[in-house]
Amino acid sequence: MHTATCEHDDHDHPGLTGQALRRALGAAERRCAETDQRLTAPRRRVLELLLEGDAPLKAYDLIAAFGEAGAPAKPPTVYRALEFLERLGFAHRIESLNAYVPCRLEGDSHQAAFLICDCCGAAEEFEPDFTAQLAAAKGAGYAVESITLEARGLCPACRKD
Amino acid sequence: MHTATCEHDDHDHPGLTGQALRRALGAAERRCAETDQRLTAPRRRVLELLLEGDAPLKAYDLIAAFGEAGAPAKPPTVYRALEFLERLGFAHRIESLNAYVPCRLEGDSHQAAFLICDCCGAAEEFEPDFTAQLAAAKGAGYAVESITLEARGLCPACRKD
DNA sequence: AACAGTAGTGTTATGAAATAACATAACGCG
DNA sequence: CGCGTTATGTTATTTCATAACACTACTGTT
Repeated sequence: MHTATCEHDDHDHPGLTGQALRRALGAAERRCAETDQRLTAPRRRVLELLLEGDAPLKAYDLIAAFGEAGAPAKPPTVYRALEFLERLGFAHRIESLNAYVPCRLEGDSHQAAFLICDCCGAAEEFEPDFTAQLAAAKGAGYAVESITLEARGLCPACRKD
Repeated sequence: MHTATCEHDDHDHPGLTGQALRRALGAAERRCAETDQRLTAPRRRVLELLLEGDAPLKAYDLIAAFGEAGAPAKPPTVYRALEFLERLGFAHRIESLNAYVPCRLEGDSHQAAFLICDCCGAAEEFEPDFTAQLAAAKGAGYAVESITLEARGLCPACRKD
């Protein structure tokens, strides 16, 4: 695992609150209804935590933050919720970070691409264009189900110091 | 972690032996010499195991296989060797598998792309063309250091059953 | 050759991430 | 209602990775 760690919590990502948070959760609710999926309490709670977060969250951060009065969740509760959220395209796992983010894009496709800052830890999702790679896969005879791309480097803010 | 697991050890990847193995190790030795890097015994041993392997190897597989007479290595020995091999571009970590493969391509660039079969576990490295993604990153103001792409699906052989 | 500095290794212990397995509850429907 | 399916709760364990520190081996200098 890389690290350049020069400490910047500033120049943060959004991290939804209040109105916007409720709207996002509502949208998820609706998308679940459309496909007869159930956004149950633990699933909703984990999604809420991800949406509130301003950076990729580790599973055990979620476990710790899950319960109201300092009562943590048990690991399987959170891992199962994450699995569900990933399956529906509401969240992504960032493999090189062992961490999770809410999906910031439209579409529920099983494609994701991230720019990850080695300095401040921010992870920005961007619209992936996998044309070239899908062509390569096709050439090799592979039937691709999902693609993830993770680019590591320095975000604009961290480049400047 | 996904799985479709329909068991196929057939249609395997190469997995070097004898002549070819020695040639690959020799090449690594030479490339180290060029940059004043030392391919020490544990590093060489881990690279050898990776080259011999016909599929991505887990760190603890390497740990177990490391020693001659069933004597396993200690974790840090192998993890340190892997770190070195990755740094020099001799090996790649496949994040979505928690596993390692020897680099099958020329060039020591910090770019890697894999087609991973969810059925047989094979991982095929292919020449990455990240033009589109690098353009996106540039547009976002990121200074990219390294990129990894992992595509999951079914390999040609597994598609047929 | 003696030395100092750096890079690499050995070893013990511990920490972090994820899952297995099984019991219980809630939902959807004939 | 009663049955199958989906989801949750809970305990325990497994798998993956690193911290910390002592020791050794190479490198270049004088």
